[in-house]
Amino acid sequence: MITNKNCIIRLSRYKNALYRLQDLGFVKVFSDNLADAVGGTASQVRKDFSIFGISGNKKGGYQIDSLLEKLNSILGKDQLQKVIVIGAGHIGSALMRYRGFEKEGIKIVAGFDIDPAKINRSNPVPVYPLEEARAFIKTNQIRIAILAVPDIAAQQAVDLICAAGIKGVLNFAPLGLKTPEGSIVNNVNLEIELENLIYFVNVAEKTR
Amino acid sequence: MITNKNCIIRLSRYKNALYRLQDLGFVKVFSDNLADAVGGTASQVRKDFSIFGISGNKKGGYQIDSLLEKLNSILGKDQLQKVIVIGAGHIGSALMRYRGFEKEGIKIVAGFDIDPAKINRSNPVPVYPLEEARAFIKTNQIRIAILAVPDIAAQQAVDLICAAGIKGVLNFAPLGLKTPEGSIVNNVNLEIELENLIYFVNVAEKTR
DNA sequence: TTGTTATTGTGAAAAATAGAACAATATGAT
DNA sequence: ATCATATTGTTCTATTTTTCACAATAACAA
Repeated sequence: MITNKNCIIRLSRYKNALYRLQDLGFVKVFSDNLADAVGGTASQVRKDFSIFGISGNKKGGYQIDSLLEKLNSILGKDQLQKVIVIGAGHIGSALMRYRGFEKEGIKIVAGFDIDPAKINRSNPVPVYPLEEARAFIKTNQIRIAILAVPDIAAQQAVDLICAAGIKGVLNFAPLGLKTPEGSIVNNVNLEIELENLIYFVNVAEKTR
Repeated sequence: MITNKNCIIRLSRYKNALYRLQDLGFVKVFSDNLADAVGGTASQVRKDFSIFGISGNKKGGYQIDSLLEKLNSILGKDQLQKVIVIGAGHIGSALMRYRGFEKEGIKIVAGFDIDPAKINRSNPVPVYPLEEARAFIKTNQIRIAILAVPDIAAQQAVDLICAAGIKGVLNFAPLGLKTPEGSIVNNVNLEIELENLIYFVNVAEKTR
């Protein structure tokens, strides 16, 4: 079983690069093309594919369309993924307005907030009171949630949604969350990403 | 020289956890407290510290305040970091309004967009035409930029800002960017993060 | 048909990262 | 003052991840 997050992220990158190549009219691709496109090595591309039993043609590379089919299937993109957003502040509402998810087969179906002023049941993506989240998750069998609430509210919110059936949380709150066995958290922390960038920029500057 | 991104990210997490502990009134901390707080192991905490020459007291743990000083210094948080945002769409403007960076010593000083309708020189974070970016970066010696433009515009925008002196880019566009030697890109790709989450949720579901 | 070449697929080697183990030692108890 | 204990710092070990290297082979040319 594959537990290597970076490997799966690379699969997503390959997939995205393949769509761009396809748009440019390409029909087949070689491992070194993909390596260039995502910034890796050709043997890593082949190794990644080999892990998932994806094979190409000796001297012929890979057919882009069938490769995309396989990657999409691995990545669960053969069915629409319904996602909810907890927290309708700046980040949460930007995410609800963001159109980029649609073309990836990801649909934000609702938002939830504790603040009555944020509720709006007739938005393109409706925003409901947080206390309705539990029922919504169960009724619609939602498995994935984006958490965009202030840090002080984050653990409580996660407890609530995981108890209701959420299995995966994309966490924007800047702190680690405890989840019950069987639920997964991926953290997106912009402050930390920036700090990281600053660190490596500083290091590069010093060692130059 | 440290090239381990995960290690630096852990330092940021330790730092954040330490502030929370400090707020709760704690004065000292042990490696296993920090491990719990960020979800790692105690020996990794100590190993991380040892890499940077941070030492505590046998049986006494670490003084939170001096530990924070050291981490903040390593992470470059002893000076205000000025950052610009390229692209004033949904994500870009949410970032400009986002208050969370301030308490981290990160200040978004300006935004830039190619669309005249987005320009607003009197915003709290002013938005200027993209063609003014070059001069702004040079004049204000900006080193870090957040890139939040449509993918089709991303490579061109990066070329522009790197030529003007940007050394680190936090890239929200969903594709890999080529940068000149000496500049660094960190990618934040929400679609990929969600895909990743979906993959691991699916795997967990299948193997259960 | 035969030979040449380009490219895959994979096993083995290397490098990077994480974890376990434990000696050293500061602290507090008696 | 001595002992017992808790915790660090670090070395050694294990695991994970990446890279290398090359045999296998499909495509193409002569």
